[in-house]
Amino acid sequence: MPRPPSYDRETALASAVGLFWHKGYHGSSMKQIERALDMRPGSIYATFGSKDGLFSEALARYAHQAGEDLACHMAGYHNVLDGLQAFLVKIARSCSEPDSSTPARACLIVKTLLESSNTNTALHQEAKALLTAIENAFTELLEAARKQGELAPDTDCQRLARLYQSQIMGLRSIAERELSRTDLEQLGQDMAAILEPYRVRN
Amino acid sequence: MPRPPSYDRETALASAVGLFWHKGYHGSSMKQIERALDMRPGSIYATFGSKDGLFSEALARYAHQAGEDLACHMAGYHNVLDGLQAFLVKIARSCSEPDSSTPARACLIVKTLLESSNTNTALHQEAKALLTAIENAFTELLEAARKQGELAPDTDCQRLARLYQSQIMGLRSIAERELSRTDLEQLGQDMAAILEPYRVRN
DNA sequence: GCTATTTTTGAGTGAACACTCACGTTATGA
DNA sequence: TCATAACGTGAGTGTTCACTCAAAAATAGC
Repeated sequence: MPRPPSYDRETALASAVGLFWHKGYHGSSMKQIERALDMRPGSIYATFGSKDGLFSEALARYAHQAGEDLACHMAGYHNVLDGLQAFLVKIARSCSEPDSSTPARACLIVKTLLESSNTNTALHQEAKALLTAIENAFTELLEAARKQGELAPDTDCQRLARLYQSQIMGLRSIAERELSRTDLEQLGQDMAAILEPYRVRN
Repeated sequence: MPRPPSYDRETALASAVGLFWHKGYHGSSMKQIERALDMRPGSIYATFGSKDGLFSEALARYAHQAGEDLACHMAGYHNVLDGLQAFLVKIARSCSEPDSSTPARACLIVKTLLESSNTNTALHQEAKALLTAIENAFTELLEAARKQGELAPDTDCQRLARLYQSQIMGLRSIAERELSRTDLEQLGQDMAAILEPYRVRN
């Protein structure tokens, strides 16, 4: 007997990711959110509780998508280090010019981390946790690489994972300077080269 | 015959840098600014024109200070690459725990760059310009290193400067994850090691 | 002390903020 | 077909936002 919802939660969340990624947390007003989700305030609050709640779910969705993108990319590589190097170059290319599916060059989680520190503890903690999870994903990949003999047996994989993650953070942040496609791609290659000394040659 | 101003513009700007660095642009309300500068709204607007104007001047002051810090640090090193490597480790140490003189781990210019993209064009352009100037400072340092024989004659110094700048951006951004002092210092060392392959050994 | 000039003050401005809720709408089970 | 229960709506809530301006206060030359 109940009336079924006319809005698809996932579709709405995808739109929210797009807006928040483009404009950031403070830069996205409820008016803009209403327009982006094509929902009236009552429906938004009934579905997501608050602007913070919506942002939180959008951020989680974004991170989940990022994890899937990484897994999907790495599936195409038998050699882990090759895959990680190519991933940096791919990121450099993808954030050369933002489009509708990539509304900003910088990472939404990093934008949130910097914007929420000392102003919104809950959001800051969430961003921290998501980045830790991503670091762990990199650590696992690198440990697999170590087991496959791509890395020296005594390699500190978590430490290397942090170095790798900070490369992505730096790459996508500096991309907001709107460097040329060439400059950004060269930077991606230079970052990929950082992994080279860690590689075990045979 | 005129009444002299009772507020020191430089002192006020220094306080503004502190607040904006800590809380960001959107995170700092005029009420908080009034408290931080110990000035009433009328005086603030008479002196700086607008919140944007104040932020703009604070950002410029921050960048100027950063430039002086870099010059001061490099003065202690005859070898440029040694100095740049030590600078990364010094940054890693300084942003382990923020204090009153360092109210945030991440760089204010980067925070501004990410926060203002697609919301405040003027601020975004200013942040971009300041980062470009810093990149140029690094480029000049590296060109000096090349002339001194520390780098290969065919080294693309601007390209290396961008790699170096993105290291600092990544280091100070990932520091907002509140990693341990040890982890952050190790990361600083790993980033310093990135310069090693570029060094000409003799 | 008086005047001229500038600065400081803070209550007050309209606009934008996140958010609410009474009511109209819609689909389903009986 | 009607009753029911969830859903959608948008004008309206109080609050906070950046900002203004008329009046008070304060100095320096005369």
